Amino acid sequence: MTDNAKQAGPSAGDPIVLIVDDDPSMRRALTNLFQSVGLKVEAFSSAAEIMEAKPPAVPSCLVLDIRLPGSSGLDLQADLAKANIHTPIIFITGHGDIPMTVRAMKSGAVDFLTKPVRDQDMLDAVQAAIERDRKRRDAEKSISGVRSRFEALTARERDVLALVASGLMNKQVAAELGLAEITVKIYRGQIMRKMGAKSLADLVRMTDALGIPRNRGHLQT
Amino acid sequence: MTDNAKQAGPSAGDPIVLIVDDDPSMRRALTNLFQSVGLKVEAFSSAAEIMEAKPPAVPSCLVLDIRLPGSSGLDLQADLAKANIHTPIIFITGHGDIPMTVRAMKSGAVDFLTKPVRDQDMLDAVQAAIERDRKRRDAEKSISGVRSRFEALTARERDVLALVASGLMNKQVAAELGLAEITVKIYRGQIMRKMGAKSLADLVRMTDALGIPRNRGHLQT
DNA sequence: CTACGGCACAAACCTACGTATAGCTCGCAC
DNA sequence: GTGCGAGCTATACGTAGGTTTGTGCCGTAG
Repeated sequence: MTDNAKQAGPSAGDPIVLIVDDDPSMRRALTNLFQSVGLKVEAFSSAAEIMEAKPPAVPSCLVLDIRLPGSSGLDLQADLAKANIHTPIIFITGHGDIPMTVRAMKSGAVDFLTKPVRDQDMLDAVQAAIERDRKRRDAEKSISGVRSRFEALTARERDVLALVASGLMNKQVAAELGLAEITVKIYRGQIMRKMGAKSLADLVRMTDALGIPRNRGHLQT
Repeated sequence: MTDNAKQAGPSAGDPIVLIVDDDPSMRRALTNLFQSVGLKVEAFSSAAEIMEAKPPAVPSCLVLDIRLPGSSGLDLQADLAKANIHTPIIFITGHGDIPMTVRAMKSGAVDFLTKPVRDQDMLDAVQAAIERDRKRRDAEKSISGVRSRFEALTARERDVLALVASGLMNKQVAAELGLAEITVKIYRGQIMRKMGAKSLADLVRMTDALGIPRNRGHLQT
């Protein structure tokens, strides 16, 4: 442990709260609230503004007024989803209705708070949202290495991988692909090395995490 | 195909909609609506009433007025969750508010409709809910067989299974458990037979589906 | 043209896996 | 006590998995 920066100020790995609200006093109030519990904050006044900013690289969440100049909060939510940005969203609203709430929640919002928002409710929601994002990022990171190694495989190696991970024996893989068994063995060894799998069990779990389809070997009832 | 009952009336495998509403006219209207599209229906007038009925064995969903005599719809939702009944729930409400909606959706409700409910909205929601329940049941069924076979393993077989599925070689499993390698081999064979696994890949997927913890062999970044 | 990488195969060799047959102890139910 | 199943091991044998070394073809980038 050479690292003793434990109670230090904001640094690179800290979570951040992104606020989007067109009301300056609201932005200020929320900013103060989050900073009072040691959270980093970045505030925007419109949907367009935040779409131009680069997605945060740390656990984060969005606090979003549902009524925004130009596009609504729901539109922004949809745009972010389309852009493959999955930062958890907390909506706040002064005059929202139930269909709007349902739509937001169905689209994955973590919470939907009504004005006036109680500070503690907001902090709880942000806490839960950031925790969710942290988990999502952890999961994402743990397969990104696997994915990049998979991309480095040649076409033939991928063919072999799919069948091996399906549970076929080398000779069966060979028959399926019209190869000699020895060739499959050699590819198989290369796959294990390139993927960094220390066992077949590893390899199977990697392929499942990558969503590679199986040709055989289903779980039967 | 000895089965030609294709366009016949309601039978055992058909989905069913469960209605809970204290208003008889509402029950009647919903019942008619669902029956008009060929869905089976069962109506209840209170939460207590449906809790006494046995959970349906076919894909189903609940249509629930949020305001019920005695306990509210949200309480019923919580009670069902506690009883490990995961039938999807669609709420209807005449005078719900947003916090109530959020709570219901966070607890897993599929939809939350406001009166007056448009027929098409209700049918769409029920359709989606039943589809979700069907998928959940399919997934449940596909692992229930695996689980019961796992229960049939002896204690030692389970020990071996955990380590084998972690990717350890027979000799390593043996060392870990203080056994001879040959013993592990024999257990391993018995495990494959008892679990109905045709390959190690099968076995690995079964253990993952069962949530059996791994002792070694993590995916590295 | 040459070098390189992907693809494919072979012989030889070693390790790991898996089964059959057989035998042992222990605890428990009848 | 007898029988039974779980647990454990051994010898022996056959199959599957995996590496090394070496060969050759093909297409393409330099």
